[in-house]
Amino acid sequence: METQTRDADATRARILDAATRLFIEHGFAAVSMRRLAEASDVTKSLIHHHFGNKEQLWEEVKETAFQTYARKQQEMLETAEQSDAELLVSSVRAYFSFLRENPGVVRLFAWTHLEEDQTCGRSDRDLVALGARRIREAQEQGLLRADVNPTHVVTLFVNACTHWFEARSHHSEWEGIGTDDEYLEDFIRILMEGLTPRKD
Amino acid sequence: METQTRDADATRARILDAATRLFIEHGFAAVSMRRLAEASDVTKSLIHHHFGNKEQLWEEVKETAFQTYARKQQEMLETAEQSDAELLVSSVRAYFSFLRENPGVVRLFAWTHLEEDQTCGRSDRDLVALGARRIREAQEQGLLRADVNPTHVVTLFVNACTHWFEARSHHSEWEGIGTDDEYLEDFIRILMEGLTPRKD
DNA sequence: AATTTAATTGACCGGTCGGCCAGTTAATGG
DNA sequence: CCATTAACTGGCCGACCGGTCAATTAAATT
Repeated sequence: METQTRDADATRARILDAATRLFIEHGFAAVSMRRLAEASDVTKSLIHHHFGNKEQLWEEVKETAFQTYARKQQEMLETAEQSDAELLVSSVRAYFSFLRENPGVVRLFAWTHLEEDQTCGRSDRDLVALGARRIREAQEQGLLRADVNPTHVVTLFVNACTHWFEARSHHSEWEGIGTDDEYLEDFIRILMEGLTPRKD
Repeated sequence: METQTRDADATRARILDAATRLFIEHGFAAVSMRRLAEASDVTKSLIHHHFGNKEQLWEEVKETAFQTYARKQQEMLETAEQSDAELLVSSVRAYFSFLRENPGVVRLFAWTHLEEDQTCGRSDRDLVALGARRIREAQEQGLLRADVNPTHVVTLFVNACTHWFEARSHHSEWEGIGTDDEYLEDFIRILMEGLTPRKD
């Protein structure tokens, strides 16, 4: 069991790891099976043995990555319980931090969006629905303004966070642009002020 | 001059058009010179004659596309003059409409972001700076809250619009998601309510 | 009309692509 | 201990890759 010369699961995992890394970095079309074989230290034939063909490997890379993503997000959301304005703020912060620490996730979503792959949308469908439900609860309690679609609130904060990291190299050329944290705080300020009911 | 059998400029433009279309659709790596030649109805050698190599053609595609993008945006902004809250709203609407009618622009930005190309950031640098200046003016007049970075306001509305179209296939799987216009109106509602100074 | 210039072609190059297949080798279990 | 199974290898295939080059052809210049 110790000095095992063959371990199918480990080999499979090694290939999947290398494939995930390379596909996320360079995209599906720009990575060859030979490069994949070299990076995972196996022969090209062995990749075909374990995964079929290049497309199937790519699908499995996406599937497992999205699964991991959804699981982590689920864990984050489960800890929170209350459904007030503070929950929304902490959710935004948590999501923003998650993307900052997992830049590969941002790129993977970007690649799949460009190939119009809809499977990724189903990965966080339930998360979004849950978030929207929490917002609706807060709306019904009068804690958040009720004239906006809760799902759009979730979408807005996903868009504001995701595209910040996706277009970082783009924004960095803009004058007056601030740090990650400064942008996040400004966004939260606008979002929460925009969602809090007015007294006047 | 009429029945000209050779027209270098026209040929060049035909190649550039086909390349723009195919690169935007499939990405740089997934498009071959042979496919490009077929799509623009010329020989592969002729593309090399006019553009050098594949990378240079890609660079020229991006350059001209971003130039067109910047020019159109500039035109839109020049018509507007006042610098109050309404200008911000109409700018958001205009930008949103522009992206809806030019889905290729969204994809082109996405491709270039994935290859960490920073040249695209310089294409709208001046536009963003101008928008930020207008917002700052409105802040100084007390028309918009002054405790947020004007550049971040521009960034936020770019992010909110761009990523809406970029991740359309993703969002469409979410329950409760609305139409383009419904999302836009909700975003404007939150943004403007979040930016308007409070009296209470 | 002769000459020069440049747009355009087709054949060809070495290299790489994804995939396949016939073996070899190591674990399994009867 | 031997048969079966499956992990794993190396070599090969036809197709396609980006790029080059000499030749052809049409326009521009003289």
